[in-house]
Amino acid sequence: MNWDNKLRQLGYRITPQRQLVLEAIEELKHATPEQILGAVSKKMTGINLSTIYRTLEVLEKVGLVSHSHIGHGAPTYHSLEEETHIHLVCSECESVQSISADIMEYTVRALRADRAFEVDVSHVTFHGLCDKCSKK
Amino acid sequence: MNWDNKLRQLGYRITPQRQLVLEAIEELKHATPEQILGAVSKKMTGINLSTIYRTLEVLEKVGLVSHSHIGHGAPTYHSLEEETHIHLVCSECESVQSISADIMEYTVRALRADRAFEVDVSHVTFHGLCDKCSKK
DNA sequence: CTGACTGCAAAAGGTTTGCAAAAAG
DNA sequence: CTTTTTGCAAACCTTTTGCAGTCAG
Repeated sequence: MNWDNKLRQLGYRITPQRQLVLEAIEELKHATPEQILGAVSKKMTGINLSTIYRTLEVLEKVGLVSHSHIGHGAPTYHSLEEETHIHLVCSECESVQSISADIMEYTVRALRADRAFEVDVSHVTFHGLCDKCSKK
Repeated sequence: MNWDNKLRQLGYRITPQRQLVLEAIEELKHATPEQILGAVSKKMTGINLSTIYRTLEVLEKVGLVSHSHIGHGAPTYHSLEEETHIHLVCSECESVQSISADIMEYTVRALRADRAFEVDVSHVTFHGLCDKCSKK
């Protein structure tokens, strides 16, 4: 299903703001609300940060985007149209890398079997030490 | 090694505030900075929220506590002296459950082998749907 | 038309910082 | 005695909210 129908299906309306936010997320790959505002502002004047927040909430509810907490600060949003991946954040150097969600397969199955818990894999972020920082 | 030596070893000093914050975390199991302030205030008057924050930073640096982002709001801190566990947070009903970190074993090994990335397991939180909410 | 959506401004968290006084080693 | 740590107040950053006007359907 295309993006606008996902919105309509739940009674939401199609607006230029929503379209532009979605495009910005797809273009930026990983973006904070502030960065999205920056990107959207280039194509439309007068858009407000609170609109970004409200839009992200809606887009997340209809399953078009997801967010993860990469740093201590603002969360970053990414499109769900791409292959599901998880984030590896280094606590030392703050670097971020992505890896296929396949690595989570066993864990996901175990949680489903043991607790009937359905993990939202697109939301997963692992913190730890990257290769360079763990050598030290 | 006991808690005070972990601090001294890195050149930090032992203060009543630090001891009380540590005790509060061990007692509360999972607590936000605000909740820790509440607990410590019962035993010592005049303690300030900013002291809690600074103390948590130090305790985390010396490896006595760790935090995870359970909700959208404040992070929750827990002691590292207890058995390592991970958190399962339901996006629907906000419930939180703990489960042994054993479930992560395969993933941890794979990340180590593939990327030389050393996951901080005590920091992991999975979001998703709990058994009750996924039935609906 | 009507209800959903937006911009604006203000409020509400949550966290950090500068500074002088107090306490640890 | 020296250096770290603390309390206090103010600043800061991110997110939420109320409201009136605007726009999508």
